[in-house]
Order: sequence, then C-alpha cells, then structure tokens
Amino acid sequence: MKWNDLQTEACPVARGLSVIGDRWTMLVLRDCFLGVRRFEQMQERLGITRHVLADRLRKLEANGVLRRERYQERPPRHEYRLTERGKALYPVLVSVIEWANAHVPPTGAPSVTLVSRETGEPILPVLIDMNTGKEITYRTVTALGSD
Amino acid sequence: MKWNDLQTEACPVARGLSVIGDRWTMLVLRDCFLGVRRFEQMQERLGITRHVLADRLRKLEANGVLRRERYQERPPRHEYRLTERGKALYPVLVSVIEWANAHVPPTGAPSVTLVSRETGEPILPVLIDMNTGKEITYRTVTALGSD
DNA sequence: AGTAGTAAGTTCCTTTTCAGAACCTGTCAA
DNA sequence: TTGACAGGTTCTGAAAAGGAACTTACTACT
Repeated sequence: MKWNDLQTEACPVARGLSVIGDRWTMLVLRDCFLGVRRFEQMQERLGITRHVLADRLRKLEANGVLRRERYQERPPRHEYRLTERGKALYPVLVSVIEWANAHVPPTGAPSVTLVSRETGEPILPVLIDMNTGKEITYRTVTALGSD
Repeated sequence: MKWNDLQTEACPVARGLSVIGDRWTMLVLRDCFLGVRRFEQMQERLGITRHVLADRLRKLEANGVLRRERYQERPPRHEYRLTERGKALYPVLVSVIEWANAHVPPTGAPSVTLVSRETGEPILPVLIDMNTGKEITYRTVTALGSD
C-alpha cells in the first residue's frame, strides 16, 4: 500500500495522518501557530530544504489547512495563514508538546512549555469528554464503526 | 538539517515528532491501542512492507514506546506492547481522530468514532487546562522558553 | 548604469528511504 | 517430506529528501 491511499480509508487516524503525518508537516504548522507566515522565515527556522517546504505548503493548501494570500503585487508575494481547519489542529500540537515534555526530555537544552496568556501560569492539558466530564484514557473509551 | 537531528532540539514539538512523526509510526501505534500485538497481524492490517514495519518497531522499542516481550521459546517469538510512555500517547491519537472526523470526511466509507465504554455514548474530546478548568485554544495559550 | 538585496520559489544532482517480492530459520503436524 | 506458521532479512528498482545553485521581478544603493 502506498502512503497516499490512506486518504480514502475508513479509519480517521489514517485519514488524518494522510494530511499531517508527513515528515516536516507538523513542524511547518508549529511555525504557523507561532505566527510565521513567510517562506523565507520558515525555511530558515526549520532548516528544511526549500524544495520540500514548497511541496508541503502546496499540499497543506490543497488540503485546506493553510491558505495562500497575496500581500503584494509586482513582484507577486504570498504568505501562508492557518484556515479554520488548520487552527483546529491545535489540540494535536498541544498533545504532542505535552507528551514530549513528559517523555522525551531535552538533552541539556532548556525546555519550552505552554503558559496561560491570562495568568502566565503553566498549563496542564488534559483531554476531557464534554459529555461525561471525565478524562479520556485508552481504558474509558473504545472505537465504534467499521474498521 | 536532517530529520534525525530533531531529537536534540529545545522545541518539544520537534522532539516529539522525532519519535512519532515518522511515516507509519502512528498507524502502528493505532494498532497497538486496538490490541494488535504481533508482527504478522500488523503487517497484514496496515499493508506496510515487512521491512519498514520491522524498522518502526525497532525504533519504537529503542525509544521506550513499545516493549518486545517473548511469548514462546523455540522458536523464539515476540509480541509488542505499549509501555507507559506509549500509553501516554493516547491523547495525541484521540486528537488526530477528532480532527480527522471533523475536517477530513471519509469518502463514502462509514466513519469510525470513539464511544464511552461506560455509557456507549459518543465522546466529545476537548483539551482542558486543569489549572484553570478552561478550554485550551491557540488564543488562550502561548509558548514560554527559549525557542 | 551597475551592483547588491529580497522573497518565493524552481532546477539539477546525489543520497536516503520505501515498495514489492523472495528468501531464511526453527518448530510442529500430517 | 512436505507444508504451515511466525518473525523476521535480503534484494532490486522507484520515490522522496538533502544540498546547492539558479530564476524572476522588483527596490535601494553607489
């Protein structure tokens, strides 16, 4: 099976990863959430090759995660911004951050954490089921549907 | 920059993705959460090549996400199980599922959703900050540390 | 007029990774 | 002795990624 065939699968994990499971893609989106909008800045910050970055931005735009906006004419220049669909990925990013900080300790370098804009206090992310108010773990939940 | 250099970065997104951001890796973990433990089953379910599956399982074991347990001697046979570190990835998986079901609609095929084991009702996952009790969005939270 | 700088890519070439299939090893059962 | 099973390894060709240089359409400086 090829990677691109995943888009049509019934499993939502496969469908989701067909969009964001690519090498570099989530790192590009991290920069987008940090407010980086331009090709040159992303390329320099990420250390990704220009070729791959152009490809990822194209695919993210095609999938409706980013949109390409012209910010000047002559010469034409564009910047990339998160769409609503892109912004909806924030929980995925936060979950990765939380997991990495707890389980993939940085080697020497200081860690980056998330803090509340309001209080400045570190945040403690937990997945809650809004219907029951309880925490979601692999024990309390099961998959339903044709898999 | 090479992909493997990400492990030593200060950014937790980069460190996390150096472990789980690889092609196929999260799909292997999906199967683990579904209770699949053996090489043959994973290979058949995923449609991944045996070579790549062996590689991913090796890396996941090296990173402490899975552990390899012998379940019979002569001939030696092993199965793969999630460690605590692996189980801690459940929120990442759930976030991907939630996003995909909302934003990457299946083409024709019926969707797979998560339900509460207790009530059988569909769950509605939301990321909450345990300190404030409020929902976490890209507006309410900001990164702190050297990035 | 000529030179340098900027932004967003594209092109070319090499190296790495992946897909697909076949093969290997040790054991049991027919 | 042949076949099946489980968990891999080995091989070859195709696809993707890395690295560096080049392109285009401007603006600003000398």
